Amino acid sequence: METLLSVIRQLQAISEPLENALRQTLRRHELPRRHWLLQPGQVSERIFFIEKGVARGYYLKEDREVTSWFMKESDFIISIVSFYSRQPAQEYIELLEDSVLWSITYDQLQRFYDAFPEFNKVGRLLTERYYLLSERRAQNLRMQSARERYTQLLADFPDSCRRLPLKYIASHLGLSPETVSRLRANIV
Amino acid sequence: METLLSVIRQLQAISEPLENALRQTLRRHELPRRHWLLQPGQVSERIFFIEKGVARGYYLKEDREVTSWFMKESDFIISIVSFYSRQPAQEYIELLEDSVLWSITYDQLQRFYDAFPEFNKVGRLLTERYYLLSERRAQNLRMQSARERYTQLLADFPDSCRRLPLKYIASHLGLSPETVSRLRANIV
DNA sequence: GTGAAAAATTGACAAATATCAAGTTCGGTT
DNA sequence: AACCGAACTTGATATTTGTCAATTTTTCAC
Repeated sequence: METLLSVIRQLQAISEPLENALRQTLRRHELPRRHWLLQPGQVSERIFFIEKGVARGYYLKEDREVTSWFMKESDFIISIVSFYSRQPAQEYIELLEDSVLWSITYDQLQRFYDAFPEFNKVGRLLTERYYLLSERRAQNLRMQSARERYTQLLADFPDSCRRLPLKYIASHLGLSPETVSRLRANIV
Repeated sequence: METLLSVIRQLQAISEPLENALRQTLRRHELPRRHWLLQPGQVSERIFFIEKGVARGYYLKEDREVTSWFMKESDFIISIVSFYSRQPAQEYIELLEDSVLWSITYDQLQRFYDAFPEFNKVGRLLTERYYLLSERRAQNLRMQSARERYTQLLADFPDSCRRLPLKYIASHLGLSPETVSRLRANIV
């Protein structure tokens, strides 16, 4: 909880009434590895904050899993499309480790936006931040070699990258598992 | 102007006062090919709507141009990072054809959000839409072969793709110009 | 229009990466 | 602790894509 509040405070000062409302509304989750926060067909109801753990978003393409992103401690987890559009998701969101999360529902979030106008700034800044991350991932795919992409991911996930299953890393980097294995062997 | 208003109306009904305010505020631009809407170091002041024309966003990496996106008629042009963060841009935005654009400044947009609360929905939906497009581009880079990526771009730009300079297409797809030239020759 | 410069094409070859197949290691369950 | 299946590694080979160079085509300024 305190971690989440401090992340929000870095974006926008939190008034006391807002802080109280947040403390009353946020729900804490302890969930095991392999738990799905979202599966295709479900409408994403909650946005999650990761206090502890790692998650990935992925979808199936021709029977293969393709990992769109990883998120780690102090990141937010959201299916942008489903959560905002209120439509059924096409993707999976899966916990890769036993995790502690905090969440708020879509309806609760809208009420926060109405009741605490300054909170809109938080929402907008976070959307922009994740939009930027998405753009950066795309640019990396465009311009960097396999080795550079792998090194970049190591930099983004210094502690947890080694724990991420290799085949998920591979599909995220747009590479075969064999190639990632060889990169890993050459870097050590 | 009417094209822009109809695009907005598809997202959210426009009240008469809002429509009047938009008509008074929006500025029309007729700009030549090769005009830069934004260059590194500048803070992006305006968001543009393309009534006629095509634009691209690109940046330099080790002396090479890398095209992040193309936008065409009925799209919006914005440097997400610079416009929202009010920080100097690192990218270029360039018109690829003689164009007709409509624009509004950052400050004007904020005043619209304040004065016409329903307009926030338009802003949020557009941000989400472009976020989605960005994600889709990234996924295409991850999962599709060179040929599939090229075919996808042809589908996204059915009329204008043939007019886009090949070397820009190549850097956007993460390919060499020679490869795109060969793909083009094989598809016809 | 004409010529110079830029862009696109084509071919030959090199490098990067994928695929397939065979082992090995690892993790989780009993 | 031992087993089973999944995950990972490694090697051999095939395919894709990049690089370099030469040529043709297009573009644009004069």
